[in-house]
Amino acid sequence: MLISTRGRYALRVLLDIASKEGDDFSSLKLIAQRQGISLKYLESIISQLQAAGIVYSHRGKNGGYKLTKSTDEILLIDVLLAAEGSLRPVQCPALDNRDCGNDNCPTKDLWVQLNNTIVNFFGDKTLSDLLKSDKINLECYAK
Amino acid sequence: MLISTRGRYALRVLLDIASKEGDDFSSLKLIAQRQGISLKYLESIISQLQAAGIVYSHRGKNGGYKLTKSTDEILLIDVLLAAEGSLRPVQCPALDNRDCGNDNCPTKDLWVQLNNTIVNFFGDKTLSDLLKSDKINLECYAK
DNA sequence: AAAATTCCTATTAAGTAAATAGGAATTTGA
DNA sequence: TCAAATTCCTATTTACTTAATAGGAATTTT
Repeated sequence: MLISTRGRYALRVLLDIASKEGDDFSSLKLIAQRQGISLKYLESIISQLQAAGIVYSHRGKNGGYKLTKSTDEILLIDVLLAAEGSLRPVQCPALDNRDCGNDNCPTKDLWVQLNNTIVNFFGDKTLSDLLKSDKINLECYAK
Repeated sequence: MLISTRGRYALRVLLDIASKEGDDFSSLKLIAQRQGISLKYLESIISQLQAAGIVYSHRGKNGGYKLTKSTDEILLIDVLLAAEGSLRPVQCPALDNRDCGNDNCPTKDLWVQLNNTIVNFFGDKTLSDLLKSDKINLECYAK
């Protein structure tokens, strides 16, 4: 599975924050309740989003999280890389610009191209693209 | 990881068989030795390739495996689906034409498009595409 | 009949993903 | 000032999947 729950949940958290539009910070507790995801798990995920500069936080009462940029400036590739750590689709040293010792490997190019395809797929999409549909239901029913 | 060792090893086995060109069956024992992969593990992988109609076998002494088709007729998508079982990049019911209950999910289209992108990537490539380079070293040095 | 192979079923080992747990630090508002 | 609400930090546990191993049965050739 290329994208695990961390990546999926990260998108849902950000979409949840984005949908709130106000001046207030969105508290994770409420997000967790709305999304039906454990607060503690979300904490560990959003801390990575914060480290990546996608959200910022405010502690204490009335604290929570906000997006650092508008939704059309937040690239999905950045969200997913932050949440997943890596999106490499296959274990091949070439994807990390490392050398496997076989310069004439018949599958190296294939894996590099696949990796590029995936990075490009998420590289030209933003959070706002996910919000464009006129009817949206942020609640996810699938586990 | 979208593609695990099963998928990678499946390709290597098939490329190994393809490179032998003779009338003889390729025995897994020799393939395993050449590729540095456990015989028992390869047995379980190639049995899936056989079930998918990609190779056929002959038992007993001088037995082994052959490709059922020429390399330009063997699609990588079929090899990988056979070896991996599934290539879905994310757990979303829509990828299996199932219903998650949320018709207005903001990420459903994204995942469907990603899935299509991956299927299309492997759907127009064949084993012979991997063998086109003039210099090829079938041995893989990476774990 | 022996050797070499595929075939079948089950089990184990290792690694990763998913979540849980407990409490410290910070901030706000009463 | 203090209690409540929040983020923050570190560690642990649980569940699941991948990867591999094991043993031997069935088949075919020489």
